[in-house]
Amino acid sequence: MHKELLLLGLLQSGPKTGYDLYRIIAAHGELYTDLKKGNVYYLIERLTESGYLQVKLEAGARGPRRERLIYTLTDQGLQHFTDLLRDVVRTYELAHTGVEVGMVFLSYLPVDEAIQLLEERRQAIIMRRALVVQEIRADAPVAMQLAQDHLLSLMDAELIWSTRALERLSRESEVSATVSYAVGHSSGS
Amino acid sequence: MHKELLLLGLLQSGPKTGYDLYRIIAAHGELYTDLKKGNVYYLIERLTESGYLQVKLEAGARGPRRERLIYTLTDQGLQHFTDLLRDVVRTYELAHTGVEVGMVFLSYLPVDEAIQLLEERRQAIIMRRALVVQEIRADAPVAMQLAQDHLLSLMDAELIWSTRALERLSRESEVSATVSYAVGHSSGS
DNA sequence: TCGGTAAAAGTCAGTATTGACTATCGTATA
DNA sequence: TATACGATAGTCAATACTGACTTTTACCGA
Repeated sequence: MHKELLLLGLLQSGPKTGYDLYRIIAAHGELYTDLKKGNVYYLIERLTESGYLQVKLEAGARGPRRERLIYTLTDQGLQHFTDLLRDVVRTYELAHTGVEVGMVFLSYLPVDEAIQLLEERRQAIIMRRALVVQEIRADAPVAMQLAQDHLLSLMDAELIWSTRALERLSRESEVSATVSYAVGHSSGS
Repeated sequence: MHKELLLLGLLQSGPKTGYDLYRIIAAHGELYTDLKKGNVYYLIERLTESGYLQVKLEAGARGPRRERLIYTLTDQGLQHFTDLLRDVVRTYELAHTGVEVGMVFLSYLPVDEAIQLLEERRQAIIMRRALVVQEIRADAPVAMQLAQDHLLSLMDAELIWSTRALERLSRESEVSATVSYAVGHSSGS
């Protein structure tokens, strides 16, 4: 749903080709959403069939496939845009990345390896966060800032959680190390 | 990927039917992942074709379709499970729910409505969080606790962010209200 | 003991998404 | 000047996922 919203939203600033849309989204990296080229074309075709977009054939342009298809927002499309916008802002959907599943089965790995893997994860988060921070322009409009703030909030939460998880696991592995130490040296009863 | 992991993981505690798997996942609500029935059947069939599961036809059982298909983890499946488990824990994937897109285009709505919608969102988060908390058993194994903690961390981050966003928008709307007040009463230069 | 409802166990047609492929043009460089 | 390369612009077959449908059985109340 938010993918359609994104496409309609980008078309508010004037007609564009599918490739234009793709490039804009890709250029913003993580900020917007994950939307592959093939999917962009699929979605704008569907939006067109639903009457939300209008296609025109721009003949004799530069570039390959000399005739490019240019998409324009219709009045219906504008209406649909605000409908979707309201829905997206209003409703909260939690996204599952799969760590929860990983945690549930974590005991199938030796504790030391689990700690090692979580540490790798922590590093990955830190690097991803840095990438997002890099892309932030201080002069961005408030709307953009809210979006960036959201992204960073989630990443920070992930970071803090992973730190806490590591602490817990470390305590656990220390305990078991102590136990085996005790067992090893008190030899029986 | 984590969906396959979940299925393989659940099969560690013994052979099960597709429906069993579905029920277990559904019973845990938000905790695991979003996995529809149709998708469960699709995935276990694929896992079977890849040699990770073995099917047996349990004939003459009670229940409808008297012959149920029972799936068992193979040795390859066990290997694949740990491979996936490592991958899932190690790699960080950020999940896009679409709020970012909503925020980017928020200025297309009147500020008052934006505030109203974000407030609805905040309420939705609070209720979802309560649902998750409800399902928490204090006697759950550490692994489960880590998973629950992760979920709650993300929800809390979402909550804090939305509160902050609302504050920002409110300040903004106050400013514009003051401006229109000033304009309304000073009637021209 | 009959009818209605809910749970068990799946199937399947359709939708959404991906990844890999093709083809054209501008341009820098050997 | 030929050519290799990257950006433009898109197509399409394959995969992943959904939602609505079906059938059988158990059980409950009238």
